[in-house]
Amino acid sequence: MPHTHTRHGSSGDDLCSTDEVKIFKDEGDREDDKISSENLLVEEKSSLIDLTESEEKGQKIARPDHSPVFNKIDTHTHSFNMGYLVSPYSYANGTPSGLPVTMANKMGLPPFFCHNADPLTTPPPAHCGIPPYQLDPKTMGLTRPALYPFAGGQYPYPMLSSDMSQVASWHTPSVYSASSFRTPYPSSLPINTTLSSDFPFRFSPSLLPSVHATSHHVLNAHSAIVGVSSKPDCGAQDTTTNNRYPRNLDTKNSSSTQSNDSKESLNDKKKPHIKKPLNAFMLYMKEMRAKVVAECTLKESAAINQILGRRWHALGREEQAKYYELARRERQLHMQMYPDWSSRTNASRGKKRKRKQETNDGGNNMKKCRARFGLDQQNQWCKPCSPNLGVISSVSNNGGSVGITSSTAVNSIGVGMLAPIVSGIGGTVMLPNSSSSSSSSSSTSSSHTHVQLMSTSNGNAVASLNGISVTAGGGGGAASGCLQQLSPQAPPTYVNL
DNA sequence: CATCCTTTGAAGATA
DNA sequence: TATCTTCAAAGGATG
Repeated sequence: MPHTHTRHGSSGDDLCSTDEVKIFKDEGDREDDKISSENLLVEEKSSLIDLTESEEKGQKIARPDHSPVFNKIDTHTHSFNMGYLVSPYSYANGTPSGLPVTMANKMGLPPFFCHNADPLTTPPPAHCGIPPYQLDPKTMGLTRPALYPFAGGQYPYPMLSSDMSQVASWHTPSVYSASSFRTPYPSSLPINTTLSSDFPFRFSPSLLPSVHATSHHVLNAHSAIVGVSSKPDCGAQDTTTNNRYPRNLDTKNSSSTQSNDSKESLNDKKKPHIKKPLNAFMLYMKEMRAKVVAECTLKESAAINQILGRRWHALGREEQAKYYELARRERQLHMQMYPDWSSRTNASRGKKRKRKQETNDGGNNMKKCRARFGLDQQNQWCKPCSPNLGVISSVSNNGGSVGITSSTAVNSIGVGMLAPIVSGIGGTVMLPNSSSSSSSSSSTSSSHTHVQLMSTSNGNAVASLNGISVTAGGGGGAASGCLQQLSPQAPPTYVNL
């Protein structure tokens, strides 16, 4: 699509925004009970949602649970929580922008758009977990001017060499302060079912099934039913109820009563579009967008959404639980109102069929990243890297940080390709094999190399690649990968850590 | 005017 | 089963 190609192609700087490290927990590696992150780990979220989910299941709702945060990972809470090994969310240097002061200065960055500096002092999005994160370069105006401060093609990281001492020092614990980690969730989080009444609920109380007694305040908001206009949200809402899910829409009847295909197709066109229920994050965005917009000078939603993504990760567990609960109710209500509806219905509408996966043009976005390396959409980190990357040359453990470098890890501006950060030793770092570099379209995990991160009894860090281990002495600590593409021309690949 | 961008999560489709 | 894809919201930007 012209849009994407022109933007991505010309800029060439498909530097994925700083992404996150996905660490695969090593089952057998039952470290101590060091729960390292204050962030919402996957299992934490799982426990967070367990209550509401089980409730949902208990309601005979047969829909399979695909939620990555629901009941998926819940069994190894006491081994290490490898979700966010290092909190990407705290910046001890206090730089308002979340960038190191030096970098911010270098880049001529203001403390950023938000006067209260909140967005960038709050956590980066899940995929932007590594260091001095920034808003996505594209959103930041690599191809679009002005609105977003980062200069095109500039990688807002401190210059790195492959020298791990530098790398390690970059990721000093002071930057990713363990002390600032969120405390782990309690095993059972009380879900507050009495949600704030000013939350932008989308259901009218009158439309709520009686079983949802607690949903009496679920109201107001947006109709899930929209017309077929190009701007479905505008003017297509049920103005009488202002509900997203007006009950008077009987999709079953509307389709079954049609006697022939033409009528059906016509009916389909007239049939109001039933939107998907909003997920937790969407609900959060809906509530917080105005606030962020008011606080910031930004207007573009893409940038706002990046900020909201960070705030989302910065949310406390209770806060997130609130939105998960809301989302669960939305789904429940949606299912009750439109038992025959499925997301497939909307998917087949064709209208937004557009976003066909672009070719491997180095497009830079998380969806590609996830798609390519199978990152699911939970809080798993993925990172941009060079397609030529694949050789781990060293691992270091300096002052609590574990670092891994790659021999090929130097890009055109001399930045070390693989910057470390992985807190809590253990787990697996997955890197693309060097062989994958020649295959521009490698798409499966078969082309990956697993790097084991381990700790020894004396506190050393060990990275093991293809049976070859590299040990670094020192304390335990944090490390993670930050892979940067080899050159602006090289299509980035993404690494699942 | 249609689509992109950008985020996370949900869910269906596909391999 | 794992992975991939699309769509939810939002509104300025872009072709």
